[in-house]
Amino acid sequence: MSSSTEPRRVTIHDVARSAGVSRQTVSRALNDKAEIDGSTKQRVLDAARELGYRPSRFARGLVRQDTTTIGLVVPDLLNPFFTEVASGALQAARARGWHVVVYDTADDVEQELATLRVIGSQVDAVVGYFSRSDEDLDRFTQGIPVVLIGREPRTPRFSGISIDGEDGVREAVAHLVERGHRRIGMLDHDRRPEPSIRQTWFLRAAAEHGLAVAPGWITRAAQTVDGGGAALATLLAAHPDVTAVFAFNDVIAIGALREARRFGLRVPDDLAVIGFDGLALGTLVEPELSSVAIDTRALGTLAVDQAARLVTGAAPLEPAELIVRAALHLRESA
Amino acid sequence: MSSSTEPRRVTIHDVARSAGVSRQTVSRALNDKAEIDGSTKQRVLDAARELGYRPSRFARGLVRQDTTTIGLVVPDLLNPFFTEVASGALQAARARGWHVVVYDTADDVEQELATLRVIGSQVDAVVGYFSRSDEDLDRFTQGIPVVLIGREPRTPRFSGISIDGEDGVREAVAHLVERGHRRIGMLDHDRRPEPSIRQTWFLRAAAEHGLAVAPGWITRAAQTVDGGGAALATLLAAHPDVTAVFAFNDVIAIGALREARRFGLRVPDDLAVIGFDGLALGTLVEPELSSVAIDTRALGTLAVDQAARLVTGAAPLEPAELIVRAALHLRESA
DNA sequence: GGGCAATCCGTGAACGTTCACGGGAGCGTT
DNA sequence: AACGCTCCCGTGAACGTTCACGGATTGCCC
Repeated sequence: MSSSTEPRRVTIHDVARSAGVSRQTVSRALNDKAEIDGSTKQRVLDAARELGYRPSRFARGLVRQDTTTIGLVVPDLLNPFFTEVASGALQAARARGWHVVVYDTADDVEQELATLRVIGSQVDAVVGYFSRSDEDLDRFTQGIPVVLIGREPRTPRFSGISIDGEDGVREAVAHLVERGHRRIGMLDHDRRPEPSIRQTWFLRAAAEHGLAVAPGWITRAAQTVDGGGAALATLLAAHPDVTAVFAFNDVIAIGALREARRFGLRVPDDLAVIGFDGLALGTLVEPELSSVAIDTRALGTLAVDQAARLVTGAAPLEPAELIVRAALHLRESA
Repeated sequence: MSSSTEPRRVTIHDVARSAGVSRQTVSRALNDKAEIDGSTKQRVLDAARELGYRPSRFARGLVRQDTTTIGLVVPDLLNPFFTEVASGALQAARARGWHVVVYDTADDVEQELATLRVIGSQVDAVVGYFSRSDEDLDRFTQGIPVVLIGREPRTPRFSGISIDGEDGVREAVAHLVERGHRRIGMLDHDRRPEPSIRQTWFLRAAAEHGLAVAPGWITRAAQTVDGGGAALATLLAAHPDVTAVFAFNDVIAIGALREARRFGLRVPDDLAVIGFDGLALGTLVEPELSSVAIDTRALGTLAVDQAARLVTGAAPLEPAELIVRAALHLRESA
């Protein structure tokens, strides 16, 4: 009502003046410190409330350097995989009393870039998923610690939490072979032109079993449920004799499951499906999804753990400790 | 190697000295400002990189008050409902260039309390879910704007985004009645001793159709898939003649779906199921879940919108604008 | 009544950055 | 030669809080 110009922030000085004490006494009252009389403390608290005072986190952070904040970058929080990773990261951060500011880049290069531009000046370390090159990341992140998840950094500038699913995929293929499957297709992702490492593991395991995998049996899928369904439709249209599919991840696999149902195929009798990731979501679908499972939340916690070491200057985790291994979780779909 | 005591932060002063310029020139170089020669700019940038300098976000935030940060508090990020809300909140914040600090209280009163204690001094506004009383919230949040989601605040101190599902529930009951159902049970939540507002809507709608709902037809369920399954098992064990159930939310409903399948019941023929929330997850299960759907992401965006108005001092949204309405989304399960 | 804790409170300094302002060097114009 | 303009660059101040220190008052004991 009164001030028509600038609202001007209520500072600790205003509270002090209003309560008839000094800044320091106000600080003491607000931070539950000793060396203050009970009655004056109450008087200060009342004055603070009266004036609507709230301390500036910047001024406070400037003088006492205790609060640390990390940035978590995910391409799509609605994707249950990233949700689980985020959940793990939040838990690990909470255990340290750290704060986590989350950025959802919506799978968009521009938004990722925009995030990178601001994140360097907002947090003490960055953790998450990036599509840009190591050089670009280095350019924008202003030298703060960065931990890449699910990706091997090519420069020592960064740490990375990587996934070793080779044994798990081998288990999966072995299981399918044991059940008599000879024509196994794969639904790979479609993000990058080159085949995924998971496809490499798949082909390697197939070769070990003397299985031929025709190029046409491998289809690319967008990383959504619909994408998985569409990819399976494409695959089956061209190669109806395929009896089993291994999917790049569970989201794609679940799409395949749904598509198979719409096709009138019975899973696992007519078509066996195995996913990757081991999402909790896999137990909700019908039939329950078999999957080469990793501890998704561990991806988040490990990343934060490593970030913590880099921030505090402690000895970083060894490369061998930064690997999350996969194992086959057999359920109904295969 | 060299410093064994305190690492002491590299400041803008160090860079200035190393580059042989003043602080201000360093600041100009780093912030892409004018009034600086190209060669000196490069020299400063090199020096900064050499020394591993990175600006203090606190010092910077202190002097230019541009960055705003809000806190988002959810009970469980792994619950897809809260994931969707969070996703909406992140999007709305990004649209404003705001940062979002996410806190997962793990459905625990102690962790919620711990979050409340620190959040007031970390963010400019708070948005999310809380189980504590308005008085407690007021005590801890230091007078900063707070927007409660899915809950009507009892004091004008807070804003709230509320859900009006009465019409939607009425639609759902009408649909069930039309399909010949006369004995409809409900799986309510078990968080609070009193019946949920959704139960009230349900009973009201049932009464409008002249339907009697025996007290035993209403069972409480933990807000997990397993909880929903267990609740349905309890309900059917006591009242096998119930032919349809309305669930407090989709997560519980999906648990019921799964339990029904294990029971050998066919949905919707033997048992019709209708959930609440309209989660994307509902389209992945078999059969697809019918639900009294709300725009879950709008809950998050609306909350952030309102927080933005409260922070900037703009006119807050009217109570009527803070309501998200529900509508029946019919799919396979009913 | 002097000394001595104990208790409470206030003053300068510091945290690290940006803003507002002023000033010097170089060049061209009158 | 004086003036003005452009292009760079530097200096004090300010942002709002806490820390380290010192001082004042009170009460108690010998």
